[in-house]
Amino acid sequence: MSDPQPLSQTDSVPYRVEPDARAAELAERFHDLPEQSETGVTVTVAGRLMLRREMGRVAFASLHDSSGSIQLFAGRAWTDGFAEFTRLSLGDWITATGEVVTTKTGELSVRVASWQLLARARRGFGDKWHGISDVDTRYRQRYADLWANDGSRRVLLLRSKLVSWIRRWLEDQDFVEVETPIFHPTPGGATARPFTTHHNALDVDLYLRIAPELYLKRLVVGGFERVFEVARVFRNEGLSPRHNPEFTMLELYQAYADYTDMMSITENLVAGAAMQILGTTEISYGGRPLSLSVPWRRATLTDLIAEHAGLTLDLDMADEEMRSAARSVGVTPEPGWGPGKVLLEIYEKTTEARLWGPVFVTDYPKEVSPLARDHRSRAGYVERFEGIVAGRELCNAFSELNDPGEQRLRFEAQAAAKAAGDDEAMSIDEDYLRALDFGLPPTGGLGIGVDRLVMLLADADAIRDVIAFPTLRPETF
RNA sequence: GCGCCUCUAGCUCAAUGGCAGAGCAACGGACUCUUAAUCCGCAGGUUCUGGGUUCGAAUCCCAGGGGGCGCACCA
Repeated sequence: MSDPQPLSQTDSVPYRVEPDARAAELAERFHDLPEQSETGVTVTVAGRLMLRREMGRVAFASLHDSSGSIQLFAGRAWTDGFAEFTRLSLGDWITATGEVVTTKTGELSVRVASWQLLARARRGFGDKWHGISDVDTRYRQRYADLWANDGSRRVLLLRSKLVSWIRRWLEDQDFVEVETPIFHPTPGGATARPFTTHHNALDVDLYLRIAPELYLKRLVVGGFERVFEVARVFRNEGLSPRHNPEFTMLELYQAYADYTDMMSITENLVAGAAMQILGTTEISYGGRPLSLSVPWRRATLTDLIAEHAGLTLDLDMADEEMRSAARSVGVTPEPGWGPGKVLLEIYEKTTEARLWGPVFVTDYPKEVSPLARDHRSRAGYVERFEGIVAGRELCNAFSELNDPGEQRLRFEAQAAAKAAGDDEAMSIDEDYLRALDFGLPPTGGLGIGVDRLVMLLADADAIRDVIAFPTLRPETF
């Protein structure tokens, strides 16, 4: 491939331009003009040249800006620098000024009187019909994917609108957005393997947060009765279509509330977001219909296991009976597992993926929920739920454990598991225990996977589609 | 980490053991109303890499690399 001829205008690229019209606005304003109209309206547009059709002494081009696309209509008779206009490359950024007209076929166009090159596209790009479909190229060269593939851009736009709406919605309910540390001296708030880093001046190892939870609850102790954070969190685990090592959690905490309040917030937030962004709560995911309308079903974990696996289980049954039930469904209990862990494994193996939902799975074993408060009426369980949608966990919430003595016991159990080799178990966070000593009121807490919510609303089957720059193995050049 | 699949021109893809091709993009040209414009012409390759089998390998085998999917882990 030989290089395109240099354009003389590359030497005079402006530092700023002032377009006064956008493609979508023009389409809106002039949508019903008859063929060969002249509006007398002169506009300046700017964007990227995406298609070009040359006809000798006239030429058509599609100019894309962030709002959409508008046709440029250039001709030797009326366009300054017409010869150079026809030598523009697809992908070049230009600005053009001219009258808004329609062509013989009725296509709304800017009849270019003058134009300027803003930036050249020096690299080849995707097939104009197929775009770029190689998944590796799409994620590695997102800058190319985003303008070659309309759908990629739409998903990221949807994400932006979603997060923006969530902020407004929570602020309207007196939730305060806060920012808490990403460097944690003690990783906590979730069971996951953290990334480690090192601070040179302090000469201490720090961990990238796996959850903001413990800091947000410290703020509740400090008097912030309703807080939330849109928190990037980091977990040192494998990559998959549904897992990226860094992802975004919405966590919120509300004083004086319990987990039933969190269910209400969750279903209203998700249904509201769907209404706001898609205009309906009746969506389709992966070709299957899904109703997000309120209220969502609520069912206990043990009832759902009975429903889907035909096993009637409870934590008061004999240990060996529970383990034998696990083996009957293909779960091999490990020696360190207590009955709560075995029960959870049975649920995950037999039930979770079958829950199309949405459904609130309630009442988890205390053993696997070190930060949740004891259930007010079921021994061995805590007041916790996960919201399952399309077979996946969308959120996790509980009535927060606010008793410092009980919290210490839970931490100690976690530390013992860690000492026994569970490198995802929590450590004892003495400062958090000290904070609880000052008094955490009854509090409901909720964490929603923002990426997964975007996937749901965008009907995306891979988390990489909803993250602008997903984690990939570094490229070697 | 394990298993399966995959990698060919800038992009999208053919060629299944017998001369590596097409469309688009690029480059040169024609065309005064196109819509993935059309037409003519020209050029474009470490077939991911390295070995092996074979008269002959994009194709079969081995090893390595990138990616995808599944499992495991998790949200």
